[in-house]
Amino acid sequence: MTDAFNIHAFRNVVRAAEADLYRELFRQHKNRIKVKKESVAVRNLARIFEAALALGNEKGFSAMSMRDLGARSGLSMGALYTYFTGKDALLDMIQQSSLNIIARIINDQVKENHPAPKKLSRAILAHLYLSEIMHPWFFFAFMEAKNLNKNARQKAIEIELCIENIFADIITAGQQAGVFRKVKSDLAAAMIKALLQDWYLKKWKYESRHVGVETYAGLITGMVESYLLISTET
Amino acid sequence: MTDAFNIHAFRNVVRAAEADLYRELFRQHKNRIKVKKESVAVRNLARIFEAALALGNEKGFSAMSMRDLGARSGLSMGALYTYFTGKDALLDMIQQSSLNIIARIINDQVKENHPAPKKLSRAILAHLYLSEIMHPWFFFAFMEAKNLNKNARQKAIEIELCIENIFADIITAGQQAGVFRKVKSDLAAAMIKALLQDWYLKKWKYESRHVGVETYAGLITGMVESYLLISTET
DNA sequence: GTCTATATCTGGATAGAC
DNA sequence: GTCTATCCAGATATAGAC
Repeated sequence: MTDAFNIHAFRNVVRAAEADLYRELFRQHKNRIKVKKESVAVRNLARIFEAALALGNEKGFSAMSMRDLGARSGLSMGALYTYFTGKDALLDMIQQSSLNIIARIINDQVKENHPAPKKLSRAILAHLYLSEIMHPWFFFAFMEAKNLNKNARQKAIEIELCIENIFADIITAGQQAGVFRKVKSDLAAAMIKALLQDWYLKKWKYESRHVGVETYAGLITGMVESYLLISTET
Repeated sequence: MTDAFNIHAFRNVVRAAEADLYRELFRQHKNRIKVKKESVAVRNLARIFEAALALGNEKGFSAMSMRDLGARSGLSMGALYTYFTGKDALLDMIQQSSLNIIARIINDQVKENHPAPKKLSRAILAHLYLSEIMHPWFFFAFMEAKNLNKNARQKAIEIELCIENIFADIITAGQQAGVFRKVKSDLAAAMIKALLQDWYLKKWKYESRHVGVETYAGLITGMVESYLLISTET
């Protein structure tokens, strides 16, 4: 709940959440993971996830071999298998973790009370910053979603909709307050989400045009406000 | 150049283009393809592509085995290999074909001269309809782009930008004609493209909400026009 | 806890019959 | 033109040394 609305302060929030993530992950799978020392396990889990995200995003998770993963993470194949039961399980763990960490941070960031337009632009900023800092996680979560088992895919959809609802609720509130036009709020939210998503799916494009995250935030906010705000004749 | 601005008429344009596609593909690889009879080759190429798109979109191209592909297309593994030299080559062929057919049809559809706002909404409609009809192609082209070799990936980027330029040019023209606000036209185009893309990347979402392609077209057009049009005080 | 070596299997590719 | 049978590289996963 720190007022972290520049990307640098935000970065610390994320770093802390990431550290928590691996600790929780270890405790959650404690019974199965053969390694007993938390500090060791947490360090290796971090290495494994980092390597898996990088390789998965480069050539696709299913094209990544366990040898690749071992080489990149600095662990032997034997060691890898002490942390998860198989490649499928690893995929599930990564996806679960991304969804959890993303949902948690976003929810944290929209708790404060503000007028709808400000709240909306804050939510947009929070999502953009987060996807910028956690780019590999966002990209992976989207690109590999279809390769999950049915349950996990269901959960991915739930969280996608949950995040979208955050935006829809803000829009609805603004409409009730009389500051937003009465468009369908769920569809407006879907469009905002589409714009947010482009930022992490087409990073290369914005980089090559030297468009930074703040600039992009301004663009989305501008477009969305011109669509939603009731024009007060100036 | 038929005035095909409802989706049904559009469907015929696409069907014809698809038939052409396989014929051209055969002629292009004639020297290498062992099958000599055009009618046979064209029929089988169509089956193979259809199966590969379906399987690739279900579980990812690299997770699709040649045995899967054989079963789904109704051809034996031996037969498959008379049409392409290997799995990589097949991926390249599919991607090349999608990009070609998409670029060609879109270009065809924006030749006519109209005032910028109308031209813009037509281009949006054309892109949406096309992605609706050729959904498997669009989805595949996007999701598998990162698995291509360097040359092919370069070409994919080129075509992405080429399509975006169509939108940017229309916006620039509208600005010069004094009907559009002077925002950066390349970034506005990128945002339109993001919205168009959501339609085929998140098809499940719009289906489950019973939002049809015409409704979605209206939404995008509405949002874009509220952003671009210079407000004429009514 | 981690490594190396190895068992086992999957899946791309081909040879040769029909 | 198409199929079946087979080869073999490379992948997952495990056993057992250290």
